[in-house]
Amino acid sequence: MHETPTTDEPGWSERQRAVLEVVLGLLVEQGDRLTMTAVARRASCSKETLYKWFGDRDGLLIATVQWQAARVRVAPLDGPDLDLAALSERLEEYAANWLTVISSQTSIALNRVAIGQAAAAPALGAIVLEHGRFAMGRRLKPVLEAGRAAGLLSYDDTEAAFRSFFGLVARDVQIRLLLGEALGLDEATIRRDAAGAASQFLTLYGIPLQTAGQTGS
Amino acid sequence: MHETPTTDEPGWSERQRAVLEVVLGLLVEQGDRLTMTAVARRASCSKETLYKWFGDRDGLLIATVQWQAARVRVAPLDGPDLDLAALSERLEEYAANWLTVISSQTSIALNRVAIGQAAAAPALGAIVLEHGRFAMGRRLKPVLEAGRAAGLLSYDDTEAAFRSFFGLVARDVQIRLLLGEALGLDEATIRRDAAGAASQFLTLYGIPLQTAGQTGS
DNA sequence: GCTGGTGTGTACCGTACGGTACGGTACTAG
DNA sequence: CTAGTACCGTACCGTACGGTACACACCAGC
Repeated sequence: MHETPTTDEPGWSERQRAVLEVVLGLLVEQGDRLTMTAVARRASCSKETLYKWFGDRDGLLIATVQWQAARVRVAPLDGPDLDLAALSERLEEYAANWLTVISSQTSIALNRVAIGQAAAAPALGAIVLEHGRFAMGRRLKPVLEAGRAAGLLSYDDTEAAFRSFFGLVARDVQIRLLLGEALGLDEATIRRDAAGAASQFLTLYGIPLQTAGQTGS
Repeated sequence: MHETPTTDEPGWSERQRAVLEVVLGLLVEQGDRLTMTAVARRASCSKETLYKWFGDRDGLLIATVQWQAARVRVAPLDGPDLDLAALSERLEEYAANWLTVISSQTSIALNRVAIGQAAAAPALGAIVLEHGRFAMGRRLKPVLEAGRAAGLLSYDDTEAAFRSFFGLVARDVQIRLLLGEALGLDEATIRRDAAGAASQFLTLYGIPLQTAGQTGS
């Protein structure tokens, strides 16, 4: 609905990044009810500057989402190790990382605002999807394919295998968090759930030499 | 934030139900940007009547969610059949039913508005959660426990087993739909995905006589 | 000093929307 | 016929918010 010519630019200035940080904090605190006035006040800048930099309110939100997405680069983690233990370890690490991300306050806030506006302004949702679920797929697939190449995994469709992994990891966690349930996910729970998900995934897609592990509680 | 004394009342009049139907339609069309004026206009009633019946805007939304939740009662489906084929069939049916529900326009719209308001007004989210994910758990758990009692399933924690089933069925479908992706789920795809999820669940939690089915693509 | 550019703070405008008030209409009861 | 009730349609009020305009401060470069 606007030019927002600077939105594609990945490099924001120091001051601008500070503003985006403020937006993120406000988003976490108040959801999508943040106002331009509130942003300007807390960031100690003028509304006129906000509009000059980001075009309009949508541009500001999009810039915030993109900037946040750009800085949560997790470790690349794709390597040619072909040990079953190493594969299992990688999967568990990915699972734990993903659970940590989706249970973070910033992820919850960003997903909420993107979903809330998905009907009217799908741009935000597309960006969140791209830097969330699809980015995770792109990062995990090489691991799965390496596992298959090493004879540790057996499947036809990498995408389908990834989606199963996704389901085993996320289960009902994200939807419950987004809907406002306060299920406290501490480090130990995440670690345990991640291990369970990795184990289950190997049960489903691993080559059946001897069964790796049975379902944890 | 309001009394809304009539909200708990499960029985709405014919006219009131027509109004709720209008709200639902507007929610599907416009997301949470529906206005009381728009509701009144399309429902051919006065705003004053809306406020008289439902208290305020939140009351109207809550009434809509509750009314919609109350009428999507799926078949009970809990019976003492203990055949493996019957159990598998039940699981598949549940999975297909669930996928159909979460991919429906009404479910997407309702979840979106509940999530969008979850930060400010958690009531809606709690209701959606209660009549969605938790209702599904209550309906499926007897089936799982019957399967375990019949020696067809093996697990310790029914809740954990259900959450795995939930993950295998839903995977990334719901979050992608909520974020605005238009992944067309036709009847055949749902049926196939449901069968795959049921098969995978049995692989994970079934008694290992002979392996039931391998992962479909 | 002067000038231009960048940014702050604030006043302001237009509008959209939640909520209320009020007049008018149809129907029922007595 | 009158009174009461329930509702429709609409005008209205207050406010919140997106977006703009303007006055002032600071800081170059010259």
